[in-house]
Amino acid sequence: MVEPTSAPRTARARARAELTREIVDTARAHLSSDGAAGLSLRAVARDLGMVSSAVYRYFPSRDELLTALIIDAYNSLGEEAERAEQAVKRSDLHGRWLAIGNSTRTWALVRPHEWALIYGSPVPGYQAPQDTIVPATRVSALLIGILVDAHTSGLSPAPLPVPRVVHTSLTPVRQAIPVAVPDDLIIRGLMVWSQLIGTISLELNGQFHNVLADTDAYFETVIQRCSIDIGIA
Amino acid sequence: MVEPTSAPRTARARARAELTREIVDTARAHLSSDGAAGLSLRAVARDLGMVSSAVYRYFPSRDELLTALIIDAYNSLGEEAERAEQAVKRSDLHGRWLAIGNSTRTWALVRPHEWALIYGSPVPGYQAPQDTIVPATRVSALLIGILVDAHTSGLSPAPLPVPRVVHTSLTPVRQAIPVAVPDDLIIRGLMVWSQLIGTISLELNGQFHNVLADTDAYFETVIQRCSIDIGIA
DNA sequence: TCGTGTCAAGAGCACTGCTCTCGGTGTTGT
DNA sequence: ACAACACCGAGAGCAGTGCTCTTGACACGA
Repeated sequence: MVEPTSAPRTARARARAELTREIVDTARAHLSSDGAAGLSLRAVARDLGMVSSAVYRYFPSRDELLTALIIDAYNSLGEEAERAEQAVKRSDLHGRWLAIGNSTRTWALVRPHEWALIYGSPVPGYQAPQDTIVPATRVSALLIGILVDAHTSGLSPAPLPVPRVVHTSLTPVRQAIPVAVPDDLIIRGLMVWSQLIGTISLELNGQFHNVLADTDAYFETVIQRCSIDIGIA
Repeated sequence: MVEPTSAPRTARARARAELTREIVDTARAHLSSDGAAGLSLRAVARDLGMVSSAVYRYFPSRDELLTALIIDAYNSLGEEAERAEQAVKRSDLHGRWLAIGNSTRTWALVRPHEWALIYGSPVPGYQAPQDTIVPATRVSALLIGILVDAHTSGLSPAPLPVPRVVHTSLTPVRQAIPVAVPDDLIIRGLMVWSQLIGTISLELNGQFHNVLADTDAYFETVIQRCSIDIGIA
């Protein structure tokens, strides 16, 4: 999809790379205002002063353009969370988790449509290609880092028993964790991650209407309690 | 939207009610197979052997038809959860919660597109009308019932402190709770509810790929641990 | 300089939501 | 019983969509 971009030599290649960028940029602008369903390839072409069929020279289909936007969104969120988390002292596990949670929510509130693109219901008939799975793990990788540090520091909470079937079910995610970590801590991490994504999605989807008056305060409490759950309060 | 349906007198009214039902039914069938974005008013009309403009006699716009489907979905899920919950002994709070969680997930797995319609990212430009808010609360009402019973039975866990801002933020949801319940318990209920919706959504959106091998087992553990959180384990 | 490959443009297909008009028909008040 | 009214289905039409194909122009490398 996206080439390593080894300094485009020819003028043609240079123009191509530039135009590809412009298409993605204006597509993202349209996405931000109208949402994924309203993203029209023709409208993007119109904004760029070219004809719709010309866009197909750069993206073979609308889904491919959407894929580029999905990867962009994952990377944008990942960078934001990484930046916030790295600004906190490494030993402050609690602060690192708060940084992840708050930066993720802030990112989502600013770009609700891009959030919906990556954590919302998938577009029907759209199958996420392999290119997306690496950028998709950047935020969870930060959380895993905290869990590992918590475990090696001996901060982990008293582990609850984990059934055998669940233990074997954790095989895939265990490959993403560098060191051996108790099943219970992985479960807690997954639940905290679900809590984070779920709470943000519910807020964005308006499910807290007539429920919460101040979602800022509620979210703050939620991530505080999440840090208790993973033993880094 | 939907009239009280006081036994349609005239043949025309009878035919209208019947056709309205047929339109919603085939629309739901299309929704189940193609998703909300693929729901075409013309295709529905074609299936019913009528012309597209005729459908507009019954639903003034595609969004109105979607609203009918949303209300239907909320009610369908609500009935399912209520049925499962009422099959459990009232004193078995743990079992009642498990019934809610499991029936909700089962419902969602069978009807992923209808789940996306109510708990997924909202369709851009679509504003949920008032008619949807009552059916939308049926599942949460069950959870509130359990929380109230747990509180009056003195089963509640040791409450964590709740900041003053969060207390005032809970004003709207407190109106949906018949008796006075500690802030802490409300927070726990909201978090458990978010955990439930979030976990199901993540599973449906394929976010557990390369993470969990057996989502059944994981979900079972999640709702078990949720019941610990609200003190009914 | 000359072939090759790339490009933008345009026409066109099949589809969508939605509007409007036109007859036909059921319902209802007189 | 009859006329006035309200409703209904059909059809044409508008503006928009994703996508395909062809055409002619341009740039690139040999």
